[in-house]
Amino acid sequence: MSSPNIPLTEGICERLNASDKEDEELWNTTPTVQFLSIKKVASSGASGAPAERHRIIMSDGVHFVQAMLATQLNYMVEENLIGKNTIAIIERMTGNMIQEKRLVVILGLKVLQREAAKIGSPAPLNSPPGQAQQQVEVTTPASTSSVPARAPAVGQQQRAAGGRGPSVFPIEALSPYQNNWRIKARVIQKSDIKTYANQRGDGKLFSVTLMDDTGEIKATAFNAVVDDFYDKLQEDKVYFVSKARVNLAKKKFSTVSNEYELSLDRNTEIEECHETTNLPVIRYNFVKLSGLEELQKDAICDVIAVVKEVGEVSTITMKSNNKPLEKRELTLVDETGFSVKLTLWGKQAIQFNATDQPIIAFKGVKVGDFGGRSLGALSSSSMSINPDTPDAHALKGWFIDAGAKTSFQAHTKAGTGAGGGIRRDEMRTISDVKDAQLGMSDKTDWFSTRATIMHIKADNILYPACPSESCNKKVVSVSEGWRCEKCDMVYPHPQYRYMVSMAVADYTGQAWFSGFNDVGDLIFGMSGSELQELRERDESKATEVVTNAQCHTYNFSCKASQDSWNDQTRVRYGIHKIQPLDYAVEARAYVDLLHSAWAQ
DNA sequence: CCCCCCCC
Repeated sequence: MSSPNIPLTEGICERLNASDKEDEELWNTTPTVQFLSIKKVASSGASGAPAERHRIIMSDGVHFVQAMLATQLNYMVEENLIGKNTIAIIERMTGNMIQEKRLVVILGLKVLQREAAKIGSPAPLNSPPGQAQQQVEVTTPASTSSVPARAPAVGQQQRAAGGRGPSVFPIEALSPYQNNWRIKARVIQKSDIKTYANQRGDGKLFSVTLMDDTGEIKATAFNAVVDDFYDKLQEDKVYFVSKARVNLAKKKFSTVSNEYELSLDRNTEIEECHETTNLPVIRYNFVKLSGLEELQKDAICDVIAVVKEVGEVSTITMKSNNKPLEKRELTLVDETGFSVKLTLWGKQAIQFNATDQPIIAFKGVKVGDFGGRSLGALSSSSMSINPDTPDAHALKGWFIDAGAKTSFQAHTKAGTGAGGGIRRDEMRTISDVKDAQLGMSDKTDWFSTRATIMHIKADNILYPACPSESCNKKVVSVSEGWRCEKCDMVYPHPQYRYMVSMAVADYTGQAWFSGFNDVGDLIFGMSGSELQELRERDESKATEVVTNAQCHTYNFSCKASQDSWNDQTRVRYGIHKIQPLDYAVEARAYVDLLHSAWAQ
């Protein structure tokens, strides 16, 4: 039992309980607390997919209060990074008054201890005496400081509706069941005006992404409303927005993380916010350039990097409609030593004019796989040049000190090169590989598959190879030792290397794969020379090693190519890379699949 | 009410 010596922040629950929205000093503290429970909260009966929210009871060892986890931290619950009795520093939080109740939202946290013993006997605040001890595990009673995730009470008058009162509504709490709200949000992205023509008629539209400290939401205006608001709404400015319709978002078409989106109509009121404090700041969740290979193709991510090179604008012809489209490629680098190309399209390409290697932060760019890994801006991506943030200054410092002189590594092609993972998006079943006739054309096809080794051809898995660096040619036994034709040398001993032929199967079929030395090293757990030595010393032990390598499942990256032998043409599947399964990664991939647009 | 995000 690890009894923690981490002190919780004394009195923080009492302070939160008594706080008001304007208590900036309080909202800027970073208290250490213990989570007594984390509970999933269903949204209030929406007809569509409910927003998943988590309510956390947090304790300072004496009292507890209730808080909501901002949805961008949901992954911490999903990946089990936090749970009951976790001790954490709340790095960022905010409080809002909704319907006269206080809503504490946790925006950022750092885990100090995932599992700890419960500290003290925390009691609720303002609750009838005598109940304190039992209530820790259950939903906090209504008499405490908190409110449900989605404040209900349609028809109940909202104080915020009129003047510039303290009660600005958090974006996270918007729902169709809410009227009389008013948000204070920054426009982090504004689209061009788009015109369309379809069976339902024609029209025009534009959209913005609005953001506050609790979340983001997309807002769209159509037709006449475009004229009302297109010029008024400007990127990076902050506005009060009210009286827009809240609709269920069509998640398939949106990268904005919200269950809902706004439709701006003729009744919508938008007023620029001229306040100078307490303004929402754009939030990023940066991925290092080295980390891009961990992401799937088509994933949306945020990056911060140095613009090493700016390409010229060029024009491509779209395949779909033969129309021309401008593009510009930026070469981004960061302190991980990786570089990646990012493509801007259309107006974004033409208007880009930053020179002299600025720092650039992108929110919501799409991961591609051209040349290993690439990035593409979407119309919904936002970009900030030389942002005044610690991240940006650190990166600038690094670039001036060392980065400018560094040579950078590009992401190499799928599955190739050092550290390259096996790409999930190209995973195929064995019957699919055969049905698609991979390798049956003149070119080489690449694929990845997850399969189990059913059988290994035990004969000829080893050959005596030239021991000189990266020669690997077969050597022949001569009277003085082992002769390599290529190197024209005779060596006292060969280095034994693997050449393995194996039958693999998945739930759809089976195939023969062949692999070289690195494959043998991995599946047998010893080098070729070690296995050869074992074979000479104890033949049955060596056989056992081979037998034990069977019935294990791996992720394979393979090349399928044609091979002619004895006048017969057949397809050979060469193992390019083999990886033991990481069950956490596999499980997460399935979770992602379930959450993907494909599964909805 | 759009829903494309493109090319090598």
